[in-house]
Amino acid sequence: VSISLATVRNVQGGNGMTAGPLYTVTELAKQLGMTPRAIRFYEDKGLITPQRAGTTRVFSTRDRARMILILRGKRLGFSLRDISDYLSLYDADRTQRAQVSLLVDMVNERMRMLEVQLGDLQTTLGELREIKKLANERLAQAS
Amino acid sequence: VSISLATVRNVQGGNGMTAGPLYTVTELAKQLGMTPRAIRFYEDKGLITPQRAGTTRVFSTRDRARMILILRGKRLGFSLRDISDYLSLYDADRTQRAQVSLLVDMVNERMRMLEVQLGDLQTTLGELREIKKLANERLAQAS
DNA sequence: TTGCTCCTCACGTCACGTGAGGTGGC
DNA sequence: TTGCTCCTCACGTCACGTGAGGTGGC
Repeated sequence: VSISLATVRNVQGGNGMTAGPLYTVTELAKQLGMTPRAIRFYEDKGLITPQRAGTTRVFSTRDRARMILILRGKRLGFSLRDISDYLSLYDADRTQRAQVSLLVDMVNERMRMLEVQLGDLQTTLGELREIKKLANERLAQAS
Repeated sequence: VSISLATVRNVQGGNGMTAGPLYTVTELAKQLGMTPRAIRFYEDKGLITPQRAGTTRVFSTRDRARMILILRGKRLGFSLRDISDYLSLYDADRTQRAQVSLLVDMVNERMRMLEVQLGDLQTTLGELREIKKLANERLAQAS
């Protein structure tokens, strides 16, 4: 039984049950500026569960939206586990109250960490400037 | 043949060839605020090569100084490979000219990366503040 | 038959943490 | 004999990158 993606796309256009375009891993990856490997990895971690056409992954617009959310979380520096916890609350609660509440907690903690990082980074930059100065003096002296 | 560290320490005090105190992995680790595992790992990567008393590692003050240099590099965000490259130049050149020159290059590149990181970090903090605002509004609205 | 895409292992990367299982000296 | 320290594997962590080897549809 061979079920090509083309076949799926056609069936899809025909029955009207699930609307919108469909994508393969590579297509979706290219669109979102990531690698197919990363998408497969996220699936392995349970972050997204695309349908299958035989063995080939088929992504809907819903999947696409979810991937964008995942990427947003990553950009903000959250771990895949954090993102996974957050996303799994979406299906649980109708009002999304728990989800929004978790989001606030996560964001607060992340901000605290980033403030610390910012301080460290400034300190490090200062030290590097000093080292550079000393090294340059030494090079000038030796010549 | 059993060669205890105590034995080594005594011999050491006696012949005068190599001066200064000696340390075991755990002692050195405690002194420098790191884990013995980390030290063993660095040895595995060729960053330090302590002597051995049988199978037990024996660290000299020279080794200790080298470990402090390694830790300094780490604090400044350099990879172990970078640090290794830098340290290996010490034995090569008498004038240390190549070493200091490499240091300047490394520091410059690191500073460039940190400037970028600093910008990203500010952007991220801004986005997080916005998300937090929206989420809090939503929570207030729902109640 | 050739190309192109998709798939599943599975090892490699980076800097260690964390047991497991065993040895030596007081 | 009990404790304490030291040692060597070797798997686990985190987020993928990178082949290897194979399949399906035009």
